[in-house]
Amino acid sequence: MERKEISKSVLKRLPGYLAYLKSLPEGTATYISATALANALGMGEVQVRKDLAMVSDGGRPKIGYLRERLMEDISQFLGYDNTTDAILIGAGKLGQALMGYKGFQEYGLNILAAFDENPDKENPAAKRPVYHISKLESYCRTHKVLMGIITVPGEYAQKVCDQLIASGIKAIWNFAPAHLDVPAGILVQHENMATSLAVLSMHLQAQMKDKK
Amino acid sequence: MERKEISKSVLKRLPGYLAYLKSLPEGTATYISATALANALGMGEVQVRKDLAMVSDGGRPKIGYLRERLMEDISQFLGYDNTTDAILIGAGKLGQALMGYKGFQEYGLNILAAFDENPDKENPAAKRPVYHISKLESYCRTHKVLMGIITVPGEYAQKVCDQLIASGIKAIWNFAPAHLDVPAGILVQHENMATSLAVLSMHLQAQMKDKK
DNA sequence: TAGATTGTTAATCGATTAACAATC
DNA sequence: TAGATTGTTAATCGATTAACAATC
Repeated sequence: MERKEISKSVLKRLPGYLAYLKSLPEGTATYISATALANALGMGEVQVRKDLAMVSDGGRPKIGYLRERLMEDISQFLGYDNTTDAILIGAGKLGQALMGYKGFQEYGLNILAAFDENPDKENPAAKRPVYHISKLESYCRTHKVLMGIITVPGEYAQKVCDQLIASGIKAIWNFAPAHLDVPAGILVQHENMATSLAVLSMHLQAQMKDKK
Repeated sequence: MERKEISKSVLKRLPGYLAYLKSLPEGTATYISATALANALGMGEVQVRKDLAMVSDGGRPKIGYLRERLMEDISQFLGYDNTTDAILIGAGKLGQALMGYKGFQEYGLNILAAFDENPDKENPAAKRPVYHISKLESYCRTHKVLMGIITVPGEYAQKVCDQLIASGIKAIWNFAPAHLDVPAGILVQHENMATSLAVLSMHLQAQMKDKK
């Protein structure tokens, strides 16, 4: 496979393919066609084929793609093989939910620790250590952490964000409902609940209108 | 404003404008220009203007948009005024985090209750009732609930989804890492952690490569 | 071979950006 | 008025889809 520049749209669809492939039962045929994938996921087959072409050495006409191999290729492409260490700021309910979510390991994400203003107050059942926010920078430096997850209330998000950047963080996953100002070279991925909700309520509004 | 068909891309940006407008301190000037908004959010000013034109009666040249009015227009357009009732399936950590998240009220979302296989086992501190999953359909019918939120492990997601549809649900917010098959007319909004993570790790991979 | 499936090249579609006229 | 800002019309860009040739 020639490594071309990959577009964000393609990148966002890849995890979906992988998840579906993984969900197939053990006994499934060794090969899977783009057509089959497309049908299962309700997508166009040309699009699936083009996407797969970005990450795979290619399938075989009439047969399809070697399933195991395809899963490996996507995993590798997405960097699920080499784990990424991350730290999390804000050990509230959402923060704990994320820390406790086992699925992240599959994606190569490893949440090392959490930081909070009140580390003691939080649930002591947490599997990962919760430190005071003042320890943030030294921890990130010594553990060479590059990814930070923000799960604090919106009003503290920018402050926390600045602290993360000062600690050498290069990628930020933001769950706080707030826009973050960052210098160039830092990527912010906004997990935007409000956005999803907007799409959903618009659909419901349209439904209601149709009923009338 | 003439109500034109709105594209999903525009729709997704609207909550961002609203959030920023709300975040402005009380004393701020009564008018705000698209230029100012664009700069604050790091967007193109033409795009902002076009987006606002979809929801607003229009700003005044040289002056901008009446701030209060603009906020109202966006809120109304997004349906944040009339609350939407929803129920949630899966009262685990994530489910509880969502139930406890006050921000949703601002978005007009009201999570009435949660359903789970083991309603008793869960945190009794929950503000909302947690019922056994068998109560789902009758509850949805009597309360005329149209939106369901799925926060169960991936392997149960499709089953839960089918139950929701059988209960009259029209819009599904899916936090489970699983593809859902639904009939036409039902909207599934997939809150895709894996997708966001893919974008983030790709950024980090690119960073590492640059360093070398 | 015949036919299913792949991968590529061209056409379409939609969304973003640029240029410009209108307005207060 | 002059200039900032709006809204619109045209140009560009990117992504999706369609058509087709290649392959096993």
